[in-house]
Amino acid sequence: MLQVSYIRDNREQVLERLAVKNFKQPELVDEVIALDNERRSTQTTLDNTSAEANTAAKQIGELMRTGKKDEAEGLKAKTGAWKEDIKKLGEQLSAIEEDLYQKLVLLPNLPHSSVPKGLTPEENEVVLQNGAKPELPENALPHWELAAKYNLIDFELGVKITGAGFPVYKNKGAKLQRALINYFIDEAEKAGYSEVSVPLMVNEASGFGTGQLPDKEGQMYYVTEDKLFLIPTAEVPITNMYRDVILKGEDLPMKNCGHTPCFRREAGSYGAHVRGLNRLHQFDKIEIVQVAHPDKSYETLEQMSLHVQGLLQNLGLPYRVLRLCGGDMGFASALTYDMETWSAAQQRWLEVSSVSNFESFQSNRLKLRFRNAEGKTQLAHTLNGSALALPRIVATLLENNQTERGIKIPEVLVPYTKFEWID
RNA sequence: GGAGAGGUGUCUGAGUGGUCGAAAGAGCACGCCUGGAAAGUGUGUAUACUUCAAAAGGGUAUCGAGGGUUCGAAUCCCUCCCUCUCCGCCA
Repeated sequence: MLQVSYIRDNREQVLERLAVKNFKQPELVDEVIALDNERRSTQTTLDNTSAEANTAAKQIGELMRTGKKDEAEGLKAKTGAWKEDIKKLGEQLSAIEEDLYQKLVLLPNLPHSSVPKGLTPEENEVVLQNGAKPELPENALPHWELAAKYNLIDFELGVKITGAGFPVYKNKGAKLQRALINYFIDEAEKAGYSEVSVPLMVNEASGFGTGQLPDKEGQMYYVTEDKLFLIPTAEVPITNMYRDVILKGEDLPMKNCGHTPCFRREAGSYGAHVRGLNRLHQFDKIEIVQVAHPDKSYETLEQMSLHVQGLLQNLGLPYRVLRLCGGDMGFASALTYDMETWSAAQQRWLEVSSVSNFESFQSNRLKLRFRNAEGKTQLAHTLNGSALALPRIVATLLENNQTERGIKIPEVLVPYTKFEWID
């Protein structure tokens, strides 16, 4: 959520930035400013009326104590009008605030100045590409066939137990999962992230804090009985640890990592792009989250991007880094890098990580602040990224590393898998 | 799930209708004291909105959340949330 005071003071710039995101309702900006003016004048009137009423109430108390009952009664009679005004003004103020809020939450975050204009994923900017695309033999198989051949993943069994998009990992497939999780967590800890293990269900306030609510209800599984959402990403519980928190300036940056399953309804997905591990309702992911000083957050974003790239390099996966264009960015993000690995057997890039700086868009909702050098509270910046999501990593590892003999496990993973080959 | 107790500032904790944004203590910050430290001592120490060119200052709201009673609510009433204790159930 954008800060109203910022919109008020930077109207032109806000409009110009929103255009980069191809925002369709620029008129909302002026509506927000108008409502904010109304809000402030209403509040001033309400405050002044309340002040009068408070003064009178104190006087009545004083008069009662000194035995001047008649005067007290006289004053009491006057308070009726104030009371009515206060009630009316309070209701007006709430209505205006509600209206303002409803419009404010429709405004996406402003994109960073480096964000390219554009509407579609094709217009994302390729920042860099690293690692050679492997040459696979003629008879190379996509990962879903490899998974069947080596008895690693049973998609049918998952359908029986739950439904499509809930695979069962078996044997070395299950062990590979666990190895990747441990490897990613260890690497994150080496980079200074402290591990947390968090709830997989969150309440409404948390969904709101990170921006999944209101709006994206449809993408989360919901437990009606207890009004809880299954997390679509660990970003939600981890970032919400800092909801309603005022950090000390010297505490920044806060760095956390965590492994969780992620649950996504993925309503409307279909076809070859959801084949195998490409798109699942439940998958495992290691998330890295930072709460950073506003002056340092872009430096932090680069560090996080390099961390993710390091993982991909160590795993020997060819990858590229995209700077998302305005039209392809998330609602809450100011700048997003997507990392994609090259799936040789599918001949396509698969997104395996997304690293974003939300600036103060999330922290404004979260009321996540820190005390700055002047001792004043200031909104912190939040960032997060996948490091990494497992299924597509598994998919590319299986596909890119297939040989006559079997699937070669990358060296860095062998201490975790305790085997070198899937055969 | 049932019964009871309770939720007050960074923490402990007082406050059962007015003088309470809130005693006292601890912690923390700054100063004094000291050769240095401890002890002692003094001062300060919530958040948001708003007013003001800014600072200073002022106003309003907030004692788990929301509503109500009242001229006036931390205090009384209602609803919800949470914590603790006991019972029940259970990895």
